[in-house]
Amino acid sequence: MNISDIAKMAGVSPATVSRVLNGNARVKESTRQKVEEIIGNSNYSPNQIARNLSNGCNRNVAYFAPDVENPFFSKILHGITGMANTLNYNIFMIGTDEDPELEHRKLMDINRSEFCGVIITPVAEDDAATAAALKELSQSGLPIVLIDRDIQNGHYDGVFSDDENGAYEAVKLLICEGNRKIALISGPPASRPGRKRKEGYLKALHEYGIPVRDDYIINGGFKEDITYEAMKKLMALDDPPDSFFSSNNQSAKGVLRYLKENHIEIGRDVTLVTFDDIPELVYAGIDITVVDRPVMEMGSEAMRLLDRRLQGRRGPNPEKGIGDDVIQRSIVKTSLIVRGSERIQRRKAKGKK
Amino acid sequence: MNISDIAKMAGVSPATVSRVLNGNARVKESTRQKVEEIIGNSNYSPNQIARNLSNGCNRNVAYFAPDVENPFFSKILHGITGMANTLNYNIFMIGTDEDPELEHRKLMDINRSEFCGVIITPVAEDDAATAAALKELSQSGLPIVLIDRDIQNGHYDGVFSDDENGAYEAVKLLICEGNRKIALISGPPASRPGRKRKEGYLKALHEYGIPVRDDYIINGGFKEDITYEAMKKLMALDDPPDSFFSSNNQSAKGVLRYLKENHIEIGRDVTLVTFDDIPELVYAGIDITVVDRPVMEMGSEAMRLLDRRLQGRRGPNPEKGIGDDVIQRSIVKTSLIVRGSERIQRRKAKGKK
DNA sequence: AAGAGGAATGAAACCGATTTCATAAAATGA
DNA sequence: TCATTTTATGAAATCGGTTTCATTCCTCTT
Repeated sequence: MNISDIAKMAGVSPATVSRVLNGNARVKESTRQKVEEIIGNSNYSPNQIARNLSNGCNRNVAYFAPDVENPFFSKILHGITGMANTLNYNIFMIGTDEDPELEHRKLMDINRSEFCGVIITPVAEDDAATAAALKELSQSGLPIVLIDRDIQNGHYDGVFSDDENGAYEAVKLLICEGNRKIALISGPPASRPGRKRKEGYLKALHEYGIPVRDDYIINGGFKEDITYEAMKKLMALDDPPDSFFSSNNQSAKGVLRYLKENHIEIGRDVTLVTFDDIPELVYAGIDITVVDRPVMEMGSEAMRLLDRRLQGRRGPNPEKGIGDDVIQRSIVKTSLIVRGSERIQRRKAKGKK
Repeated sequence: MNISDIAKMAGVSPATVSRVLNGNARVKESTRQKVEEIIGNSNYSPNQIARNLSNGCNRNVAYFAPDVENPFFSKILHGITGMANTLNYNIFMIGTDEDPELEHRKLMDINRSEFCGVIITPVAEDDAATAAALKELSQSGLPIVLIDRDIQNGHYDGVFSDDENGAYEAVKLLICEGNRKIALISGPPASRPGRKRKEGYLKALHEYGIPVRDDYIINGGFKEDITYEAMKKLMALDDPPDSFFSSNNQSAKGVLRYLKENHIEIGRDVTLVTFDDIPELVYAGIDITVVDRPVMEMGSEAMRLLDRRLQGRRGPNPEKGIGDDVIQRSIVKTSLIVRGSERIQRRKAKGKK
């Protein structure tokens, strides 16, 4: 069942049916009704592939996420698909499993004809292959939108969070609560969030005149297991820290596991604040003070940016689109959810240390 | 840059270029090399849309998930995308937000021309609209693969888990540990997992001659907040239960939150076993005995089933495909991860921690 | 050397839409 | 009423591939 079948049944030409389908052209009211009736009675639906070919465009967006199972990216995905739903895009999901090589390969597979845009959280900020692939896609006319992580020398639209300030506020809170021996479980240095959060940590220390100890700064790689190992090193120091700022949710899990296994108690022995909320812990009765951000919103905003960019491309549409001479960067604000893990409960604790 | 450009540059016809691109046809070695060289030097890549149109097929699969943020579905998604990657399919993600109406609408949007198959965990098993939409898609030739939840009167391929036995083993364990007042936080009755898990619970009680108390069976709807409210009712009974079997991970969160807020301690006051693991709780030092299953595997298996079905469609290919006279149903086994929450620690009660 | 058979290739139809352009029909104006 | 403009519609080109079918070109027999 195709457009000519309908045309025949309605006694008109395919062109006329096409015009009816697309609503815009000028068709006599009586003809329109006849055609619409025929279509209504049939189970015809236009072949989207043929349309895409003819129009030279589509509404398919590829979304690259490094870790499909990380709740952070689930929320992003939720935001993206929600907005895609209202803006009428299709989201194709590509999990890169934190593997730069896989990411690069899948990026090379992206076919301009099949997709109209790419939303990506790159595995690594400094991966030359990925950077080159993105550049090529971009130059061929495919808009790119970054989420959370940046790309070196790439000037793409993107949605980020106010990482530095978020970290700064968190560490400031730790300081204000009297903590001095504050360790930083940092993220990968070659990633925007890793770098910025470290800067926030440093800024807070400087502001309060607390000397920075290099041995208190250790890379947790945004990973649970790496952080777990990092914790071992930290706690083996002659003068170990008693307060921790963890750079993301996975790191926090590593910290928690280490503390748990070594019977170190938050609020009694140490304090902890982390970037990114871990809602499950609340059910577990573990109240961790966290730097939260509107993650789902980051996803929907990315989709919105992409849409604006595409609107701009489809033709100069000053109201809706945006020109290629402007780069869109949205920064979402972080907020501190204070739950008490930043404070040592000296009075209530019976065994003090 | 299209196939005719390449053809011109190589001094051959588009047909020949096409044959080279598709590898299969008989082309003289020297011609093949010439064409391949030209293509290699250009940045040409075939228009996938045009190919799809011409071939009348594509490799796009739509995946419908009711709750994008639920770790269970994240794992499924991970499994699907992983296998899609190796089998060369694109996964188009649709979140239905547990909304039957949205689900139905998006199903109606699925265009036979744009997709070659659907993988879905339907919101409700007994939703007439969704059932009708699936039937229509299926009859129009689109293969459907169900995951975890079933559809009434729909005979589709699917991947499920051994829900009844999983629940049975869990409740049996509770019984063996001496628990007698065992409550069931059930799932929606109109869902296969909800139903089967309840059957497992009943089977265990019957087997051990424990009378079934209707007031101990309450619907948590596979949701955290509903379960939380359900817990209030349960604990308000004259003779409240002291042992809980929760039907899924979200329910377990509801139970945990209630217990936490009311200072009821697992292992001291009550026992708890749940369907589906919640890895985060381990980091929190909460050790819950759970019915686990290879969730990621369920996703990849669904993708595999779909592929086999499509292979069968593309032509009778006895080795790889499967005929339409066979329905494929894969049941993954559950396994009990025993962590101690099923046992009241009478002796050690005060001694430890 | 001629005919047969097979391999290599191109012309053209096709997939199912959209869109331009030309034309027929209707509406308008003088 | 006739010329002019406007509106409605269809024929045909197009998007970028694949595939059938016919043709040409070899190679091999006899």
